[in-house]
Amino acid sequence: MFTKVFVYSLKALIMSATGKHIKPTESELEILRVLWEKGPSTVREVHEILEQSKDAGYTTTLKLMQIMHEKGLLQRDASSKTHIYASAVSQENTQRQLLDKMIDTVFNGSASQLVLQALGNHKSSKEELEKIKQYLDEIEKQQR
Amino acid sequence: MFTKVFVYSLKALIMSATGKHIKPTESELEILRVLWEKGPSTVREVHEILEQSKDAGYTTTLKLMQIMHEKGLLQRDASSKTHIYASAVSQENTQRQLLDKMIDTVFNGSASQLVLQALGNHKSSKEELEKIKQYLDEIEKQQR
DNA sequence: TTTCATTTACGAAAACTATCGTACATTTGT
DNA sequence: ACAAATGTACGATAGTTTTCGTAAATGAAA
Repeated sequence: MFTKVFVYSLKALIMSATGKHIKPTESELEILRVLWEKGPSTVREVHEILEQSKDAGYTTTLKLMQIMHEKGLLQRDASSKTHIYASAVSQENTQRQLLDKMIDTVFNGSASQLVLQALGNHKSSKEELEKIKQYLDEIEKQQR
Repeated sequence: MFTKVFVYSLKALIMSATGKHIKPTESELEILRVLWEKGPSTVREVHEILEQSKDAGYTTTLKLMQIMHEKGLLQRDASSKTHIYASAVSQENTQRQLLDKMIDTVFNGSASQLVLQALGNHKSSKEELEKIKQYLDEIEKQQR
């Protein structure tokens, strides 16, 4: 009995070995989001979700996902005719990298400046705010 | 006596009238950052700062700034030979837009998820943390 | 087995970004 | 007044991203 095998492309392996960082484009991010939420999926499954919010053909999504596999953003199981793709990068890792870059290039390196903006313009629930405050307390403790 | 007149390009006016949103590229953001900090400047002034951290010729910076003016990202005073450019978009506005998009596309719409990430990965000073806590208190008060 | 539907693969066009060389215009110094 | 310096304008090119048409492969159905 065989288990499904997700493979990385050669290019992907080389890149991860050299510790390169992830820089998905806008469209790539849309695909990653679908895969992060739904888990491993076919091109068609991903496409059907993207279709709801954007206007592009099936082959466009396919091509994008193929390229992403080349780049190492996606793994795929090609053992059956219909390939199954999965994200090869963690959501958290990607989030952190993009966030770091944004703090750097948009907020002059000040994370708290970003935080204030983020909190000011988005209604956060009471629970979320509490969570953040607790977190702040922890950080302060550690600093002592 | 004349005062300096900064002009928007026609394209810029049309775009701002239709309420389009700002989406500067990486390079454009670098230029905006310089102008936000230094205020209205010549191409040369901007270029000399960019030169320190990146490797591109003068005409490259010039072209970029011309394009940005076309797009409405920059205003310019062309009354003297040496044009003087200024940002046509506020830093705060731009920050908020880019941040909103990031929350949307990268953090599934959860601002506080982003906040936790931001605080976790960047050492913030005690004062900054205090500021954030005060801010949180204010928000909570308003919610009651 | 032949046909039909689905899927992948390939290539190429269109749009956008970044870069720079060169030409032209305008000051400025001599 | 005129040459040198400085600046802008104008392509042109290379790279990347997004898009899609068409062909080839594969599996299912009749």
